[in-house]
Amino acid sequence: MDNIGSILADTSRMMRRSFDARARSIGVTRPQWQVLVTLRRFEGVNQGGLAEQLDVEPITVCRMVDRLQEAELVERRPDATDRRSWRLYLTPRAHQLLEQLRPMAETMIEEALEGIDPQERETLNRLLEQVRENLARRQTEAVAANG
Amino acid sequence: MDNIGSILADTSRMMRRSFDARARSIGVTRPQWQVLVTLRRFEGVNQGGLAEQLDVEPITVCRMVDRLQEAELVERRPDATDRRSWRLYLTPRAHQLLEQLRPMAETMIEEALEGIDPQERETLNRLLEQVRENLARRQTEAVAANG
DNA sequence: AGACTATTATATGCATAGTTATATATAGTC
DNA sequence: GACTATATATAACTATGCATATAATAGTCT
Repeated sequence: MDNIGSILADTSRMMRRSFDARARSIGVTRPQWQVLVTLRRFEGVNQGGLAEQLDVEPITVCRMVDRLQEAELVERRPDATDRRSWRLYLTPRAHQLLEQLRPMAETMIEEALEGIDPQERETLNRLLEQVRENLARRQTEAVAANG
Repeated sequence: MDNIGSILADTSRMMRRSFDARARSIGVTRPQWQVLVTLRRFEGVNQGGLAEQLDVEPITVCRMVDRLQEAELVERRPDATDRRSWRLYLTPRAHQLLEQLRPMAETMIEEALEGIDPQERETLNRLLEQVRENLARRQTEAVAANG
């Protein structure tokens, strides 16, 4: 009955909800969690680079970091060679939080995929990647054409 | 490389982006578009009922309707039997907008699914629905346990 | 080399959309 | 008639976007 667009949107929203609830129980928001996870992989990155990794606008990262800095989860250090730029680092408290969050994510993914066998998971993965690439290609073309 | 959670989130976000851009070209936002589409199916519903359909909080609908009313796309009419309640209706302008938006959605979905044959689309649909139901069940259980 | 221009990194302002907590008015019930 | 439940709204917050400002860097051209 529902088209794939709706189902994809629904499913994704419900997964976000699930992450929201668990993140909140630890005292962060889901987007903050996402920032911390990404920063663990790219510690020392600047705000623009982090924005690119997260696929959001730099201004969004700017204000997220404002709040995360306030919460003593992220530290802004000056860049030695570029005085415009901040380099971002996790605090010890952030590392500790991530230790609690990691198993939650794994549990949640596993619950979401309950009853789907490994081969089907592979198929789901492949099809979603195909859709993602279709959209990415179109987006790139649109940008090339208009801006 | 990426796990299903990330791919699902990415794909969904890119689809939202695609809808965002097209909605904006018509002069509404994507969430407003979603409200209009849902209202077309349930004209006369009250704000709480619309919130349930959209899976957002009633307060979110309240303010969306404020803006849509301001834009003369949605009309609030008093409920004859309950003075607390508003019944929501689309204006002629909204119907006209929806006529423009409908083919955009179809085109976009088709572009997103390019290169995926009908049988695979069916599979994708089924697997996403399964994930959605897994999450919905867990959410229901959590609500039953905690609140 | 110095000045002008273009680009880049971050931030401010304003808007939409979503949340929780709470208030207000009306309906329903015992 | 008092109490409870429901429908909407207000307040304060996070997250996101666009447009734009500010500061610093990079590039260019005489």
